[in-house]
Order: sequence, then structure tokens, then C-alpha cells
Amino acid sequence: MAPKRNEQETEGLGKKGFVDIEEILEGNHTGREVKVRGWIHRTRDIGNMVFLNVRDPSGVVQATIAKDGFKEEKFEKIKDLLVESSLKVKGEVAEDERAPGGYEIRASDAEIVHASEDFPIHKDQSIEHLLDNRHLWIRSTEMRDILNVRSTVFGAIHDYFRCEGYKEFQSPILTPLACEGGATLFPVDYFDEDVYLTQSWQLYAEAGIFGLGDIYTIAPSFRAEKSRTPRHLTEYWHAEVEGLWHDLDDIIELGEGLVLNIAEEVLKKNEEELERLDADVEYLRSLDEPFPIITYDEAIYRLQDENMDVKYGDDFGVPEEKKLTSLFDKPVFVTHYPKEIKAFYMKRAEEDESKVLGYDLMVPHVGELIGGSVRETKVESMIKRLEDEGEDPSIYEWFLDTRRYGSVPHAGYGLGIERVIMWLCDLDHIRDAIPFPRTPNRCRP
RNA sequence: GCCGUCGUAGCUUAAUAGGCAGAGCACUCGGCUGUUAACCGAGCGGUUGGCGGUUCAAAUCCGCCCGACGGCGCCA
Repeated sequence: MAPKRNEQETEGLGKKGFVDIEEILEGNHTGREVKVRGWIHRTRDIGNMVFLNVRDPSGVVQATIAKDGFKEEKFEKIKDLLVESSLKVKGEVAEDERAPGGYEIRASDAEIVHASEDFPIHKDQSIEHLLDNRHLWIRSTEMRDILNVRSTVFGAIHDYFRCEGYKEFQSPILTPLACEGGATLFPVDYFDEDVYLTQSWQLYAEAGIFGLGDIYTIAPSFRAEKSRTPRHLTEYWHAEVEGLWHDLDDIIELGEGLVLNIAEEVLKKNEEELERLDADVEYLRSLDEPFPIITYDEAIYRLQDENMDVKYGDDFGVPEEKKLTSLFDKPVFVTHYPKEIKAFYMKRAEEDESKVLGYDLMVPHVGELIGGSVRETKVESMIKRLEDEGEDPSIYEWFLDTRRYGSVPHAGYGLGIERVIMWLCDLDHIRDAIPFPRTPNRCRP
């Protein structure tokens, strides 16, 4: 027999009937008795009165604890609580301009859930200290705001693709093969066999479309590159899509649609967070279709016009990306790169065999947000590209089968989710777009 | 991988030209009936990242190592 659920409030302030602090700050409980539960954000003790700023996931409100309203022993215990102690407070809500936020709870009762030890994070902290204490720092308003936006972004990606008729498809994280030549992989000891953490869902997705049709995923990708920049993580979240019968125009439209949908959802749900983070809300609001599209050749000419030292065949570095994105007031698609600087699986343009049918979507401060392409469908061309890059085609046998049994035109792209969050929130560093960042120099906590 | 900056108390930092390592915050104790990162008084807290060298004397100068941060390259 299943144990009976205990609905009775057996101790202290119980487990039911608590309100979100946000509601108090919106004036919804003024004059009424409420219960809240959360953590002490700050405390000020002036003798016969203690002010506690109580935080819950929705906000911070001041609670006043008057000495004559409590038993001596309890008052002393509350008085001694340190920052981040958890507690429940009961009392009447009053509108009072002396209180931060305009409302306060005049406590009639309080239950200490846990008296915190001395919290390691106070004011004046170095980046290093905050990263060492990341598990505690994610309690901060700043991190909470970013992670709220992040949650909206993930939801918006799922919503967008599902609304457009794409199905969710998973590839393995452990994989025997590389994906993009040059990118380095994290090796894993798989019972004495060498396998790697995946860099991309794509190759498996190209097998998946034959059954499911249009598919997408949100999954972690791993890059073992010692990239010391504000835009790189070794473990990041990748939104990828692969569309059957899709061509370059289709994935441009699909990329634009996704980015606009994400921005729209975040503006709808997290405007307060964006304001607190000092993001450029006006810029985000101004975005609409279509995004400008230029070819690689045009990009080179434009950069040369701006006196940048680039020549045909160069890939764009940070200064080039910065200049290029500054020439447009919206994200910009750059298409038709020379095949030499792009991956083996990209299809050549029919009108110019030296170019590939692919694009990068670039935005200011962050650089590349999306990389997409039409995929090569001929098995011979693909083997040749692999050999040219010094890869052993035999490792790719199963993948090459996707070009042997009813090969079809298809295309897809990958979007770096932390880069999108960085762009939306105007973050200086990508590490703050993820709760526990992994970078070449840090894999802890 | 390359270039640069930095490492002093739990945290943030000061220390003239190589000459007694000092403060703020936090914490502990005491005071205070409306605080706003409260305030006032006292206390606790240091192998100056590590190893070696120069010197009568090193946080400070030199060498090596470790760690962090910033920029470039590579990429999403």
C-alpha cells in the first residue's frame, strides 16, 4: 500500500500558501497577511529592529523584524542570521516608501530553515573568485537574469522548429569520427577503443532525414581547441537543423526566421531582464526581415573599400568581422565562400565550382552566429574532398552510404546558442551565457 | 599555439627609490527603534602563488615553474 501523502502542516510555517515575492512588489497583497520563503539577500540590524531583504526566484522584498513582536530567543537567532540563510517569513504586507521596492513585510512570525555559514561572495569580487564560486554566483541577480533569457531562448528554438514542422532527432554524443576537418576532438577511452565527444549532430542528421524528413536538435557540442577568446567555449549548446530538399534560400530563410523568433520571444518574456543587463533593447526591437545577404566576393570588395588589408581567399578574422557587421544595422548573411576555407561536406555552386553553397550569419561583437550549407550529394566528390584534406575516407564509410542509396539534395545549419545569448544580452564574455562554463583553462566547478 | 598584464588576510587592495607588510569589506564581541551595500567602538585574521638566486636587507630585482585575466589565431 502506498504511503499516505501528508497534507498536514506539521511544523513552523508549513509548506503551503506561500506567495511569490514578485506579486508583493506588484502590489497584489498589500494590507494582507502573506507567507514567503527564500534566502537572506542582505541584513541590517539596528538594535531593536532587524531589516532582512528576502530573495526568492522572483524578486527581493524587505521584511522587518521588530524586537517586541518576537520572543527574545527567536529575535536573537534571526538577528544573528548571515547572508544566504534560508527562511520562511509570515506577516502583513505594507506599502512603505522607506522600503526598497516600495513594499515590505511586517513579520509576525519567521522560521529559520537553515542558518548559512559565512557566504564566500560579498561585494568587490574578481572574475577569478566568481568563477571559482560559480555554483554560488548563479544565485546573483545578474546570472539569474541571463539564465532566464537562456531558458526563453531554448524554448523559442524548440517552438520555432516544431511550428515549422521539424521533428526532434538525437545523434550520439560519443562518436568514432570527426566532423569538420581541422577542428580538434576530445578523445574518450571507450573500452580501449578511441572515440570522441561529438562536435556536431550533422553527420548523423544527414542519415536521419531519410526516415524522418526535416529534423532539428538542441545538443551539446565539444571542441578541444585552446581558443582563448570571449566567444569560445569547449562545451557549448548547438541548435542544428537538417532539411530535406532544402536549398541555400531555404536555409537562409530558416536561419533568419529562427533568429527573429528567438529575439521576439525574449523581448516578450524577458524585457525586464534585458533592461537590467543593459542590453540594447531598441536594436533588438528594430530587427525584422529581410536580413541583408552578400556574397563572399562582395564582402571582400566592401572590406577593401574600407581600407581593410584582405585579399581573395582569406577567411575573415576578428577585425574583418567587426568591420563587416558594422556596415549593416541587422545581422548579415555572407554566402558563397571559396571551397578551400570551408568544410568537405559543402556542395559547390553550379555557376562557380570554386565556391560553396554555404553561409555564415554574422552579428556585431559576437561574430558568427550561424554556419550553414547545402550538402554535397555525390559520393565521389565527397571522397575526393576528404582525401584532399588528408582524411581517411574509410572511417566515413557509413556516412558515405547516405550518398549511395537514393542520395537527395538537402541542407542545414548550426547555431551557437551561447553566442545568441551573448548577442541578445550584450555580454562581454560567452562564459556568462552558460551556468557552468567550460573553457580551455577551466573545467570546474 | 603566440603576445601582453597580473598574483599581498576569506574577499577587494596599499606599501616613495630594495628598508618595521597597512587598510576597507566579511566574520566575532559590544552599542543603537526605520535601515537602504546602515552606522559607531573593539577584536580575530599574513610562509606577500611556488622553488631557487642577488643583497646586510626582497611583496619589490633576476631565473624557472604554476595559476588567472586580456588580445590574436582557429571556430559556432
